[in-house]
Amino acid sequence: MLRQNGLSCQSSCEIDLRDATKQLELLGKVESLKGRKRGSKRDPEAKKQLLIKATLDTIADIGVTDTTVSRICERSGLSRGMIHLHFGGKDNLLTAAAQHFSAQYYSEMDRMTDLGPDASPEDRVMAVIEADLSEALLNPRSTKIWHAFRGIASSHPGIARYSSTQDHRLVETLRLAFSEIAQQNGRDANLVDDATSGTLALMEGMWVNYLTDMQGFSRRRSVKLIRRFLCGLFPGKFKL
Amino acid sequence: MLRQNGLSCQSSCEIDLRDATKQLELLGKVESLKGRKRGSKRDPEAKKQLLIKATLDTIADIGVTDTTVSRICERSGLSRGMIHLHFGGKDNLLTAAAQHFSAQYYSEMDRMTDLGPDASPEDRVMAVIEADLSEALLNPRSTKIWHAFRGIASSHPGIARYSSTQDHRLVETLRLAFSEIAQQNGRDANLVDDATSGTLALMEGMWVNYLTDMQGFSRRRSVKLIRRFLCGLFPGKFKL
DNA sequence: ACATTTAATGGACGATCGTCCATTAATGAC
DNA sequence: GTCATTAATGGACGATCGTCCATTAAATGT
Repeated sequence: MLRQNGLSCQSSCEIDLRDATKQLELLGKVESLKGRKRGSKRDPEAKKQLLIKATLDTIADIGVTDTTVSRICERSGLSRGMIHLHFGGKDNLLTAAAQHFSAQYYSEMDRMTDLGPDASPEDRVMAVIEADLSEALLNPRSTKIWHAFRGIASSHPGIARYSSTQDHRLVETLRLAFSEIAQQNGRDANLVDDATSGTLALMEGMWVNYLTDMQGFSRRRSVKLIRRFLCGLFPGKFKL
Repeated sequence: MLRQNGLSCQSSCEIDLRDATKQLELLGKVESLKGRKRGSKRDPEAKKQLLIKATLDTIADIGVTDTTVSRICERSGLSRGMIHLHFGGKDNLLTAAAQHFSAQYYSEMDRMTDLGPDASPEDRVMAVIEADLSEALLNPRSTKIWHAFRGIASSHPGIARYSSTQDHRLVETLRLAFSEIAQQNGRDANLVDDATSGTLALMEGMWVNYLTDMQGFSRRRSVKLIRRFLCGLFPGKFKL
């Protein structure tokens, strides 16, 4: 499936590459580089990405326990030697997959919370919550992968680094927003910290709820639940 | 596994029954049961418990991925054939271990939340929270095991049944308490549900925080954080 | 005392694990 | 076109996996 898609793209790009080198020299060089990255039949970086993708898919499908080198290679359509060649071993591939997954989460989170510069702090907080609970970030595949990685994190230091929601930027985004809200009417020094850490904890809990019972889960109700808690924390704010 | 358990139980009961008919009828039955359980050198049930204990310890130590039959037997001091003999295979042992772990959690939770019959609903809620975050329930061993099981739950149906905090009794305990609090001054139909589910979610999040950063974790602050959220949800209640 | 039943052992078994490498195929340089 | 370089293959390798069973040991029944 993915393999077919990749192959057809590769062959067409190869033709473009030859045409370009025939006509121009300097430009052709640059283009061939770009073309190489995209479509050439020999593209190590693309293969690495393909292996990472296959690893994550396999974990989501059959769990980390049954995710073996053979299974990953079978799914990616690549030979068994590729993992050792590109990553030096299964462990490094798993770590790279965790890193990729984490980066993808935050990338999508950034994209969805890019409000204007004059957005209210309440809106910014709610944007983070709604993004975290959106189908783009919270879906069967991502929850399974996420909890699978966390489950083995404590015995796999390389993965532990990427199995925490406590990404610095995200924490600071929330803390800054809560700080703006609190300075108007707050006095407790821990209010901002508690709101930040509590919001993250509530989102974690919602992910667990989703994993445990996908049928009965409601994104709308989950968002409203967190908003209700925040409304209690900051009276007058976060009103529906 | 269950079948074997049933068989051994049957035979022992049969034996006890015959002894009892020889000497005394009712009392003999009880005594021979107790004596066999405690002192006999051949005690299948004790071996089963020993294997479950060793399984949980191994998971906490080196993670589910590296928890093999050999490793479990090595730790328990028993021979490699015992797992197949007593549980019929590794999978059943893992499931039994998850069940045991879950039962132990709720047993301890019950013990710590057994307040008098005239305890206020607020006190009952806080008792649950404080128990959940106490060292008896929240410690390095239990967090590692808990998240390890949850990580493989989605690809291991037998374990999934025991990897949810949403134990019925615990949920009902909280819901009842929140219901009593809310009926005095609440009108929103979802308030009780949100308080219940939000409290569980916050506790989940605290467990994740503990797993992620045991050094920086503070039980006291975590309890206060949740209390603060509940105080916001039920103004006037849960005051420090 | 002996016979019977059950607990427990530990090695055999095939399958599969992850790693590594000799080989082949494709590419870039001249 | 030829050569050097690099990507990619797929099988060999020893280790270890989980399962199973012939055997031994212990407890029970007669």
